Amino acid sequence: MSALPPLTSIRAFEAVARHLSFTRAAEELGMTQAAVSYQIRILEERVGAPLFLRRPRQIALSETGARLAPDVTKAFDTLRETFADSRGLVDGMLSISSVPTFASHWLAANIGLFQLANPEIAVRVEASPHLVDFGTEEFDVAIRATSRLQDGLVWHLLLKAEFAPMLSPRLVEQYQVREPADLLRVPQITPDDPWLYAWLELAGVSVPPTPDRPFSRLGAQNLEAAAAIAGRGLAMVTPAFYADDVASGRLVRPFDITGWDGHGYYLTYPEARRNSPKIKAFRDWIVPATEGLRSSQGRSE
Amino acid sequence: MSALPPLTSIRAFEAVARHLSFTRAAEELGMTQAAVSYQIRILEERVGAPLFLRRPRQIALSETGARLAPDVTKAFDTLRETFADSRGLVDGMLSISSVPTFASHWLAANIGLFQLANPEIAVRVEASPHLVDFGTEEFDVAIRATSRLQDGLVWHLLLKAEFAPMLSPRLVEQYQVREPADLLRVPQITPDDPWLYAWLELAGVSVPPTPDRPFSRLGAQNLEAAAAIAGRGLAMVTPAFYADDVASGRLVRPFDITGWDGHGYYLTYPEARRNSPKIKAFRDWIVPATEGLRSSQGRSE
DNA sequence: AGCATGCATAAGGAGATTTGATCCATGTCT
DNA sequence: AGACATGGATCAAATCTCCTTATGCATGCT
Repeated sequence: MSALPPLTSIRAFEAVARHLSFTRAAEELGMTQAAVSYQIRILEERVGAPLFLRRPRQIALSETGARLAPDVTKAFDTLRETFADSRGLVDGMLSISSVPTFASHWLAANIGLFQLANPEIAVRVEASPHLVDFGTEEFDVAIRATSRLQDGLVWHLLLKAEFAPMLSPRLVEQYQVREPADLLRVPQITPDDPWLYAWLELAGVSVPPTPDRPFSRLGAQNLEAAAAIAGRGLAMVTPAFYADDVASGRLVRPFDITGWDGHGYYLTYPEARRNSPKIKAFRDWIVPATEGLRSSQGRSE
Repeated sequence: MSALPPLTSIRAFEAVARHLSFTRAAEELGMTQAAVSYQIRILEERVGAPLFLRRPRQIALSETGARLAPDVTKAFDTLRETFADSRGLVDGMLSISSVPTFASHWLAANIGLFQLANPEIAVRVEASPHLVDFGTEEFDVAIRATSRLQDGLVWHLLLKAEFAPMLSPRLVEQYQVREPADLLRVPQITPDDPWLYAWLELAGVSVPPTPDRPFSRLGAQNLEAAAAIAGRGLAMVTPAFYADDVASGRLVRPFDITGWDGHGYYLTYPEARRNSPKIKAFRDWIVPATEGLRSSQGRSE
């Protein structure tokens, strides 16, 4: 592998060869004529022969220079084109990894607005409970449900992972749900759901001591909610995601009381990429767009 | 003209992409792994996306990296090939500009030995009295007759531009040339030749005051000598160049006295190119090869 | 478990690169 | 012709990139 001459000097040569002028090359490269002169001298010493013939008011390529120039320009054209394209590739595709709950209950319905506002950005959403590692996987941003904000990443709270009991209208009727304590009579979709006990306590209902096992349904409320709609029991879910179902009557939220255990749905991405245009565009769209979710603490109407 | 990312970082990327290893790329580039890591980081920030996926014991190209790598490698291959070839082009052809006298009387006869010793170097000799300007014309070295050693160039004395009277055997006979003063009776090829008067003075002959006009036959003794051989008169020439003619009897050098006015035949080339292999080779050949010309001060036998 | 491999990071410094001022030669304009 | 404009070369000084050393961290192998 033969060592190349200093690349800076090659770039200078390429520009000078195209312009046949040190001064104009310097302008293009954003440096002074003196610097170009220096770089050409470096390269001439490395190559071992003059690259230009210094004529009074102009320069000409020497035999050696003429031999080198076309190929060098070709190489630089390739590089310029390649990196120009990369900008399109990089800026033109936004890759989002989202927890399934958020993906299906909010993103799917709203992402169209982002695409409308940013038609030049293609969007790829991957819904997975898996916590992406930006170093290992190729995602630009992620939407995660968590309470621990990892260092090195930027975090924007989109929505608190609040929870409230919900069930089908039929069950409300069947079990005569009038006050929080009544819920204990309703079959639970997830038995011994810690969220339920936490919520009951908040509602002033004394509950049997719970196993207090680690637990999180964050990002996987879909099945829970689907079962509740089907009338199979009581589900603890995040109200904001089911405003539609409540509005349409498929689901009933019998009490305005809302529990919260500190978890939240966050938009996150590597600090280093904070200024990437597409990430900026997405952040500047989704944070205001979820504003409503954050402020409506009580029942969504 | 879109500005390219730092070329150093592109080169690092190219090497890493080929090796799929920071460490091995660093070895190839002759730097440390830390430096490569730094360069890749730079480029990733510029491109706006990771170029490699950091997996436990190895790295993989990201989508972006994979898109860039082939073209970047192509560009660098072009550059490597181009500059590798240039070495051949540059080192393989030695361009000599020589004053005609030296070219025809010494170089023509001896350059074959140089080519024998350096078969990989093609030689082009241009005989011209014109003093080349290395900045404007494409010559590697020049052989000039001068007394003023210009700055910025390296000068090697090959031969002092001495002079002595010579004439054909017939004229020696005809004019009864026995001692220096006798030469005044012989027709001069160049009338009032300053070299003749200088030489006569040196030989102890008082001469009429000379016009003392600027004069130099340096590098154009050919015609002078040819006329002398043809018997048309007395010529002042550099003995070293006509040893053959004297030996063969075509020309007679009647006196051992040698004049010198400070001029010399020099090999010269730009200081900056002092280390060019072919120039080095030529210098290392011609300086010893002309050793004999310099040391034999008197008549050549 | 302990070691080897491979990349990331921080601080510091050496060196390359750039600049700014100036010089020089030549062509052009009045 | 003389003054000016153009284009490159040169030098010293300031700058800033780039590299190295040292170290940390995660992972896979023995």
